[in-house]
Amino acid sequence: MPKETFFNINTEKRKLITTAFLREFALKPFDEASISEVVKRLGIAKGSIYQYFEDKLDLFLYLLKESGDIKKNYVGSIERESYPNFWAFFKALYEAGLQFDKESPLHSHFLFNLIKNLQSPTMEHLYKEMLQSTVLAFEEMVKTEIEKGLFRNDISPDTMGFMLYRVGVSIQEQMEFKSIINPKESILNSEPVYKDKNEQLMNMVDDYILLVKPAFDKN
Amino acid sequence: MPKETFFNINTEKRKLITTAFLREFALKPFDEASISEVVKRLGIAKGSIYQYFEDKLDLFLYLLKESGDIKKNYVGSIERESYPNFWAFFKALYEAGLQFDKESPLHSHFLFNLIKNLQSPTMEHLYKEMLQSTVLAFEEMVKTEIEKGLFRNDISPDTMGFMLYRVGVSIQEQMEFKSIINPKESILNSEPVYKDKNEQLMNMVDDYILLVKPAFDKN
Amino acid sequence: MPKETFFNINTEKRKLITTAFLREFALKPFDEASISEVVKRLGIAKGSIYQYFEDKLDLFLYLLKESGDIKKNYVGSIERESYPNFWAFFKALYEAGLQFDKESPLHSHFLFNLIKNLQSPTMEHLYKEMLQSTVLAFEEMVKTEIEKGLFRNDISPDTMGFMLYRVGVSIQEQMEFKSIINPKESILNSEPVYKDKNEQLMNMVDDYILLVKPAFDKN
Amino acid sequence: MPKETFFNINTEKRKLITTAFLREFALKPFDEASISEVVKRLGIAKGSIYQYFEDKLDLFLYLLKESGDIKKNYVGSIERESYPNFWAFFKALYEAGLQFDKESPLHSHFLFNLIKNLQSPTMEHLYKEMLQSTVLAFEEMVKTEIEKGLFRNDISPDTMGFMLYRVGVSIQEQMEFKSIINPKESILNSEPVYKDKNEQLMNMVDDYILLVKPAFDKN
DNA sequence: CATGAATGAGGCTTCATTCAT
DNA sequence: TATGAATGAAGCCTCATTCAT
Repeated sequence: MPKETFFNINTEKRKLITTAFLREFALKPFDEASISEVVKRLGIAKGSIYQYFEDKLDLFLYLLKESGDIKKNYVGSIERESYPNFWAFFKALYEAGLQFDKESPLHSHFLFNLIKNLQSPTMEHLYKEMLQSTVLAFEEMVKTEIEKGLFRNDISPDTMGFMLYRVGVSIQEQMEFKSIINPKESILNSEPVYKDKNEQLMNMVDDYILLVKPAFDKN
Repeated sequence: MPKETFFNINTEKRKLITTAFLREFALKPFDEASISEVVKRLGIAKGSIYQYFEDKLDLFLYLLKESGDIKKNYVGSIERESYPNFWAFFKALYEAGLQFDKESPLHSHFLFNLIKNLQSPTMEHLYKEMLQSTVLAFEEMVKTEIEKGLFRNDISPDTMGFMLYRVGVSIQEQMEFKSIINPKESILNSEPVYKDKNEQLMNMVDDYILLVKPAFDKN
Repeated sequence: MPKETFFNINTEKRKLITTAFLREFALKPFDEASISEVVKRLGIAKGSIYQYFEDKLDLFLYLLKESGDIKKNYVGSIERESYPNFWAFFKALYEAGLQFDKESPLHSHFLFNLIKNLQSPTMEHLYKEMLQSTVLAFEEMVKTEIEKGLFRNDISPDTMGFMLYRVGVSIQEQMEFKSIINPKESILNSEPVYKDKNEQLMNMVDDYILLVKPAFDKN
Repeated sequence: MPKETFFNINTEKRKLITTAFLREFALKPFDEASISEVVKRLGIAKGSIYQYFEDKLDLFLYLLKESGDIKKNYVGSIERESYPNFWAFFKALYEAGLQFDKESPLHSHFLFNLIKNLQSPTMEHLYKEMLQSTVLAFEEMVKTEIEKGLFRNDISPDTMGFMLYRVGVSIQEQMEFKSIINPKESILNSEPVYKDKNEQLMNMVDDYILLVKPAFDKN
C-alpha cells in the first residue's frame, strides 16, 4: 500500500512513475530490478520514491495489485454459465485477456513476466502464496466440471487443476519460445505483448484445447 | 570452458569446489548466487576461482555441462525401440532420472533449479538456446510417433513437443508445489531431490500420462 | 525560540505536537530522533514543523525550556531555609520532583533522558552549558553549607558540588540499572517515570544520603 | 571478530586503520560514527573495510576488545592484597590507567568515550551488559571489604558498588567539566587524555577518596 | 497558516573482478 | 599454481530541510 502522497501527486507524473516501474519489473526479476536506474531515467530524486512507497516491495505490490485489478475489469465478467462448455469459457478468458493486453500493454507485460519475477529469493513466500491461490482457482473449476459430469473423475482434481494452470503458462511460454512474440522488445515501445499476434495466440489456444480436451473431458 | 589450471589441481579439491558451487546455483538464480559466499565457506582464495575459470558465467557453464554429461550416462542408454510404446519409454526416462538423482544428488539439484536459474537477464540467451534444444528433442520424438501412426497428426508436432516438454516441468513443479519434495532443504543435506519419494514421483508420472495419453495417442 | 505561528495555532494541536516530540526526544538521542517519523505518527504535514520552528534544534530547545519551566513550578518553591539540614532539603527536592513526574510525565521523561540526549556531537556546546549551570547551583548550595559550618571545608567546594550533582544522576541511573523503573516502556503509555515506585525511589535517596552524609557533613 | 584478512595485512596499514576508527568512535556515538568519512580520510576503498570486518558493529567490538586487552596489561596486575587498604588500591588503579593513557592514547580515548558511545539505540543491549559486569566487579570488591570488616555493612553492597562505579565516571567527567582536559582536542593530536594533567587527575582522585572514604569505611 | 512534494547527500553493505606477490 | 587485498560501482534506504501553492 503506497503512502497517501503517491495519490496526491499530479496524475500525469504518477502515471510516468508507474509506467517506468512496470517496465522495469517487466524486464527483470525483483531482486535485479533497480530503483536507482529507473529514477535516473525518470530524472527524479531517488528520495521521492520513498515518499510514495514504503520500500521496493511496497512499490512492487502496488503495481501487482493495480495490474491485477485492471485485468479483472476485463476478465472478471466472464462467467462459466454463459458458455456451453468449459473450453469455450476458457477461450473467452483469453479473448478478454487480449483486450486487456491491448489497452493496458504495460500492465499486461508486468503480469506476463510475473512468474519469472517471483523467482527471486526475496519473493519466495509471495510466490508460493500466489501459486497456491491460482492453482486453487483452477481446481475449483475442475471440481465443478467433474460434478457436472463433464470432466473425468479418475484423476485427482488437484493434479488436473495444476495441469490446467500449467497449460496457461505453457501457451504464453510457447508463444515466446517460437519467437512469435518478443516481450523484451515490445516493452520498450509500450506495445502490447500480443500486438498483431492475437490470431496466432488464439490458434495456439485452440491447439492446446484440442490437445487437452480429450485428456479432461469425460469419455 | 575452465582454464587448464582447473584440471591440474588435486581431484579432491576440484570436487570440493564443484560441489560447493553446484549447491549455490541450486539455491539461487545466477545473478544472485555469490562467489564471495561460496569461497568463504570453502575457505579458499577468491582469486583461485579466477585462476580456474574466466568468470562467473564460465564456471556456471562448466557445471551445466558436467551435470548434463553425467545425466546422459543414465538417460542416454534408454532407447525408444526397447519399449512397446512412447509412454513406457517416457516412464523409463524418469526411472533413469531417479537413479541419477540418487547417485549424483547435487548435479540433480542443479539441473532441477536450472529453469529458475536461467530467468536472470544475464542468462536470456543461454535460456533460449537450451530450451530450443530440449524442445527440439521432444519434437523429434513426437514426429517419430506420428510417423509410426501412433500419435495424432492433426496438431502441429512442435506444439505437441513443447507440451511434452512442459509436462516434464509440470511434474517436477507440482511435486514441489504439493510439498512432497523440499529441494531447498534436501540440498543442505546433500540428499537427492526425490529421496524416499521415488514412488510418489512415479505415481505422479502415471497420473500425468493418464491425462496426456488420450491427448496424444491416435484415436 | 519557536516562530509566532506556533503560538497562533490551536492549543490542542500545539499540545499534540509538543507531546509527540517530547516522546521522541525522550526515546532517542538528538541526532537520531526523527522528525519524519513523528509527523507521520501525528498525521500532520512535515512542512508545518518548519512553520513553527527554525529547525530541529529550535524545536528541541523549546521543549527543553518548557520542561524546565514546568519543573521549576514544582521545585522552585523549595527553599533551604525551610528545612533543618541540607539532607532534608535534598529529599524535599526529590519529593517535589516526584510530583512533577506524576503530573507532567512526558516532560519528566524528556528531562530524564536529557543527559543521554545531549551526548550527540551536535549538542556538545549545549551540554557543557547546561552542565555548568546545574553544577554551579549545587556548588552554591555547598558553599552556603560550608559557610554555615555544616559541611566540611577541607575539600574544594566545586568537587563537592560536582559530586552532589553526580549523586542525583546516579540515583536515577541506578533505579534504571536495577530495573525498578523502565522508562522506554512507560513513555509509550505516557506513564510517569516513577509510577508506583515513589517509595522505592525515596528509599534509594535515603540510602544515598546515608552514604554521602558522612562524606559531606563536618565531623 | 574481524576476518582473517585483517590480520594478514601490513601491520602498518592495520595500525592506520585501527587508529582512524579509534579516533572516530572516540569522537562520536556509534550510530553517528561514519565509516564513509573515515575511509575517505584514509584514502582507501570503502569495500576494504568489509574485507576486514563483518560490519560496523564487528569493527567496533574489535576496537573495544583490543582497547580492553591493552588496558588490562596495565591494570590487570594490580591486586588488592598488595595494598594496605582499599583506597590505596583504588589509587593504584588510576596510576596504572595513566600509564596506559600515556602509552596508548587513542585506545584510552576510545574507552574514555565508551559510555557516551554506547548511548546509541543500536547499542542498548551491549550497554546494559557492560554496565552489569562493571558494576558487578565493584560490588565484589565492596563485599570483600565488608567481609574484612573494613567497609560499613548497613547499606546494601549493590548500592555501594554502583556508587563506586559512579565515582570513577564522575572523576573523569569532572576533569572534562572543569576543562582540565579536552578530549576532543587531544584526540586530534593523538595525545593522551591526561597529557600533562596526571598530577591534577591524582589530586582529583585524592579529593574524591577523601570525600567518599568516610562514607564507605566502617566507623 | 497549512500543505506535502521534491530534494540530494549521506548512510551501510555487497559484489565480481583484478593484480601484485 | 595460489593467494587475498584492493577496488569502486551499485544497491536500498533515511533524513532534515525547502518551497511553491
